[in-house]
Amino acid sequence: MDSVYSDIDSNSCDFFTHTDDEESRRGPGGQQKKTRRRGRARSEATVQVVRKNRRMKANDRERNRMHNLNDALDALRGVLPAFPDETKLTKIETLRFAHNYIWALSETIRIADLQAGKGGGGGGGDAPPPLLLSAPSPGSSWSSSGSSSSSSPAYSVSSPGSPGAPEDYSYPQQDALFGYRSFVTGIY
DNA sequence: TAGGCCATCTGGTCCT
DNA sequence: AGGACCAGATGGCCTA
Repeated sequence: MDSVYSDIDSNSCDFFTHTDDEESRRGPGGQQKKTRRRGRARSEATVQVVRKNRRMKANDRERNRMHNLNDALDALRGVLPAFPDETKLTKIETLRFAHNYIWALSETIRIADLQAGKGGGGGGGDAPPPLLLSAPSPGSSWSSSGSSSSSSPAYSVSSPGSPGAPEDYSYPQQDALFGYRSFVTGIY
């Protein structure tokens, strides 16, 4: 545990001010003495510099990697329905919302297929499929235990075949929010 | 002020 | 060997 701090003290604190001093100190050409080069004999300072450079490069890559991840998350936010309050979804909210949203869309398709097969151009066949944006119903239990890797979300939803309330098919009214974000993302 | 969210650093592990 | 990925730690910022 303490290794982190000892390393930070000795290394990372001067990460931002590090200017390869040790390397430049050697002067251009690095021709000091005619020391015989014994294979892989590196001075302590050189080892430190190499280690620092490697760390800095790794930090840079890690930063870029996280930026890419955030860009992808932003792109995902872009294709998800906007929230009424226009506040940016957090990372976990975005992922859960996307999960619910995909599930709701697939349910919509499934129901539409069901109705198309059943009606066959009959009376109610022209009704558009319901917009199931509110996948997890407020009363449903959302399990955040991560056991949602099954084919459907872990929470129990009101049966798509017999929707409980008409508001299940539309955006909830803002004043009716007990928390629209939590409602949609499943975070309570 | 506590708690949530986030960015960053860091060391370890796995992969190419 | 070097890069990608991951998880833990830490500090900053913001909000209730």
